[in-house]
Amino acid sequence: MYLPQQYNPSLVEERVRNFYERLDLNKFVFESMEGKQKYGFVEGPPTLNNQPHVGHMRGRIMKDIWYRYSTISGKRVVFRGGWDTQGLPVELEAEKELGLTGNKWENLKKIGEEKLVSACKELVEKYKGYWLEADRLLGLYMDQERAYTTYKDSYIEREWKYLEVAWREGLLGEGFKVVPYCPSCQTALSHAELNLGGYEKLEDPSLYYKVECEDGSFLVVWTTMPFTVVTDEMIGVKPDAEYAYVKMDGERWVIARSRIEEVEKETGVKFSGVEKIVRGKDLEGKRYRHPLLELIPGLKKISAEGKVHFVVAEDFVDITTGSGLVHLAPANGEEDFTVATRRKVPVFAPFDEQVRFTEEAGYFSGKFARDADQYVVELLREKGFLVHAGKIVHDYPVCWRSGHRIVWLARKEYFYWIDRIREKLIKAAEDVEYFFEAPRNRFLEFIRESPPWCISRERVWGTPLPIWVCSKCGEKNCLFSRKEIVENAVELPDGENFELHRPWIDRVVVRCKKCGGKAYREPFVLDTWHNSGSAPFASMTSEEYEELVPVPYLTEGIDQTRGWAYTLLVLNVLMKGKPEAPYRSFLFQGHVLDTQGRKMSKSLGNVVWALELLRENSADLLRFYLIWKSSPEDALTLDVSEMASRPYQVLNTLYHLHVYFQLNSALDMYDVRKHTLQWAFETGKMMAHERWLLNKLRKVESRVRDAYERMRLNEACREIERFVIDILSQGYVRMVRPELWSEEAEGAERRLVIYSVLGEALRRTCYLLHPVSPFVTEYLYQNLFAVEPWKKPMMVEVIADKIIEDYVHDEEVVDSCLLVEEACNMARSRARLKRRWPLREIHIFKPGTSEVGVAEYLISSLCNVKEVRVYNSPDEFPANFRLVPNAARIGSLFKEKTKKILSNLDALKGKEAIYVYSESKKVQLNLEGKEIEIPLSCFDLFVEPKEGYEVAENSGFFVAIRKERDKELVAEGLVRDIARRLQALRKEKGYPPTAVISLARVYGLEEEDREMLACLTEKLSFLVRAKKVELVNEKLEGEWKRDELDGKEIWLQVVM
RNA sequence: GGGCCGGUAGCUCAGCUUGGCUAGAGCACUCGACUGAUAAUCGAGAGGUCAAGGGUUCAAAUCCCUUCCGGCCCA
Repeated sequence: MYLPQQYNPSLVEERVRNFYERLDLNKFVFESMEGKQKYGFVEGPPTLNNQPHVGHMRGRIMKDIWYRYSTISGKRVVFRGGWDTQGLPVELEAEKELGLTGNKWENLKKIGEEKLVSACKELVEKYKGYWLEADRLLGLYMDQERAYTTYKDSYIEREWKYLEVAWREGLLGEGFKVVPYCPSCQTALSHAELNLGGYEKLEDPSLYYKVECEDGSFLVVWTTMPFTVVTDEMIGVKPDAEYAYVKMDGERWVIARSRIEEVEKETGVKFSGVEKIVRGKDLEGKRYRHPLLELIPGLKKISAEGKVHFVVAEDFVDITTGSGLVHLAPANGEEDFTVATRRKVPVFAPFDEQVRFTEEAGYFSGKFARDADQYVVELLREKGFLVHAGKIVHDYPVCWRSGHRIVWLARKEYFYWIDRIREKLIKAAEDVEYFFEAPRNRFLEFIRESPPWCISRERVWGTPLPIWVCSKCGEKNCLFSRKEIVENAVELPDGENFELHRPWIDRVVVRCKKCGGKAYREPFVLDTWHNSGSAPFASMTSEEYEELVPVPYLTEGIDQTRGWAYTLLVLNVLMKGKPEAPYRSFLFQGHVLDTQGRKMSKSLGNVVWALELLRENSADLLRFYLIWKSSPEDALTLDVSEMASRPYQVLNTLYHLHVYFQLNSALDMYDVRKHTLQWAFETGKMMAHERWLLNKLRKVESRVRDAYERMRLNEACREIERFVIDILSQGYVRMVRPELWSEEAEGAERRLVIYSVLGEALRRTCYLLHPVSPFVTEYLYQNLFAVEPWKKPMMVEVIADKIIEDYVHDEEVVDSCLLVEEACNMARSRARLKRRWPLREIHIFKPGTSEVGVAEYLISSLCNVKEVRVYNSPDEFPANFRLVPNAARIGSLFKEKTKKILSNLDALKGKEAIYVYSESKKVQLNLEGKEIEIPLSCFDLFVEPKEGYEVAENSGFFVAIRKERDKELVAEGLVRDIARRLQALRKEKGYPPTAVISLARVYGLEEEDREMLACLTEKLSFLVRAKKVELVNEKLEGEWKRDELDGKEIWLQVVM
């Protein structure tokens, strides 16, 4: 089929989409590669809580490029979809849709958890539709029939296998974690939720109190949360800061030196002099007595064991607020908790579910934590330890639902003790290819930290933790499959096939394996990262997992460094028990930013949605643009208008090269099966510029393949761009155009040689570009090169393309010709000689080489000259050379000697100059008895043409043209000037390029010109494809077009 | 608050590892050339305090320090 003369991306893409969909591309490809080795892939599942935006598209393109490139390279890829469907983002979105605000658990009691769960499922289905449509438009054809969905029971059961292995290995257990907690909603918040609520200016107590130290001094401590005194375990100081022992009513108080004045001002106390100054680290280890110890039996117990109540020097301590000493309550502060964990200090967390103190807290037992503030202050006052109780207004986080202030609380949670397998994690991560240095380092750094992973969450919509705790003996009954649960169940209200989600699973009661008592499920769900990170094992069968994992390549956004990439690695090492990541390479992609370089966010309203973008733009173009513009690891600032410039030009030019090829080759009965490269070689009619093109093709292929393999995807695009524009469009086609213009039978074989070479280059270019822009390349391929068009996608038509032979010599020769051509054009433009005008002579000289390798036939045609003369020495070259000293550059180098040097240094002329220049010699100068060397950079080379010539230089080639034009040359130039104008007119009239018109007329030429042209009308008819050309001296009937030729008016007429 | 990446022509980006070429390319602009595949191409011109300041050096876009701005991650 003939290609439309216009490149219409939407038609092209719709045609190819239909083809792919009818074929069922993914399935077709997979089945037709039967027998080839299989390679796995795991889709980094998009969270279905929103529609996809352009950043997602960039990532999906990078997946598809890998898929298509691998397939073309003969790999059979298991390329399945996957959807992340659980977790907080979905749950929150569903709550919003249900219109729930305020206390979450009360809401759920009212409407029932079932309702929330079904809202989550509906939500997920809705957004999945958007994603599938975006993929369709984009051209990403994953196997969606076998896609995994993370909330399905079958997936959850396999996810539990990770827990089973961890439990068996002793890597799963209970521990404390300090979480932000809303006392009103009675739920823990994630850090993301914390940001949702934001910070408000709130008033809190500003409590200064003192504790007695073992050396008899008193440490002055500051806190804004008095209730945390109940859980106080340590006092922190900054190691390098100075602390002062100050006198106070006969006592010695310790306070940060820099805070003395502030504290006096704030508390109203007056110190009477500094006794001594010590460093914070000098205080490390000093024991102190907790002022309320007698009232708190739990704390008293661990204090008596010597495990708590001493000073610790820690960098995070802030000496710009309070007294510069802070008390640490590991149960109520993240940093405090970290310190306690690191120092192996037990955590005293006497709280119940409602955040009320338990019996361990003695006096405070039964009080809600924050309500204890006032009691603490009063007790400290009574016992004489209160220094000052004031107020402070500061930024404090509040709950995004209730607006209530957040407290930090140590909660019992479930952990993977991955710090115990850290060495394996590091080893596994080090063996992965990341393509770029920065992401690799960032990832490894994070893994080196790898703290225990808290996998439990207090939510509804997630994979439930399958642990039932006995109400009698406290035994943990771990049941890692439905079968086990059912077998051990004593209450199964929803039957054996209950859904593996809350609330159904919560209703299952099992018999304790140890004591036979009733065991109830721990009401946790798993961290959603556990859910998606389980994908390799959970989305495949065990056989597939063994065969395909580790998969060769995965890619996700850079934000997944601590997300999916991390949990995939951890879980796989856990599962395998050996240092092996589930991927051999991982590409971290940079994000897409808006036109101003800001990140896209809903609040800024600058999110570019994928569907809008894809409905309004060409997918090929979008794909090419997003890949071409910047390196995969870098952020990309999106500017849709940029797509229409260079990227469009590349695709458009590629398309039109095919149009040109198809139109012309058809005239000579070109046959893709017959006129192969091999055939062309055998004709013996191949010339230097064909071999030049083949060598360029050979190089671009190897560079592009290398770039794809190293994920230098933008570089691959740039290589293709250069090849299409510079080499094919501007290079080869321009060189062969004159030859292809003729339709004479005798040149047919030579023309077919050209078509075979050009066709080979175009076909192979389509392959190279296919991974990036699949539609247009498929379209061109099917229309021009497929043996059976529209039967098989080009991906599987892997023609074992032979590596093209090396033609370095021809490449150099033709490259040289192009340099000469450029120089010639410079000279022409200086001499005001149009390129259309033929010239008598061109002289070429390249200093420094004994043989100038150029193809004279090509020079003659490229430069439009009759005679080509090449010289090995400057003797006969019609120009003079001079090396003239450049005062400025000599000055910067020789400073005060400059004047003397200049007066002694003459311009070098002629042969001598060119000799020095071409050999890159330094110029020797004897200055006051001293030999000094003046580098070549201090000279400018001037070339002066001899009379009647113009000269120019380009990359070492000197080119001179003879300016004089005799009558014959003038006439030929005139013919081409006129031909050009007639051609323009033909095009204007819409005549097809290959049609032969019946008549062309020119009126308005001067008598002299007409005579001159009389014998050249045949040539003119050839150039404009007209049966007859008439140069008339009166304006006859018909439609005429006025034009201009070198300032003179002429009139043209063409008749079909 | 900590860590990492970036800031070079009106726009998009190379160059920085290993200091020294007259700081480059594409797009856009002006002039000229070329063009029956093309919104292609070529030449000339214009356009730069290389984010700012300081330091090292004979010499800094490049190395070091500080600051500012943007992005990402962690807290």
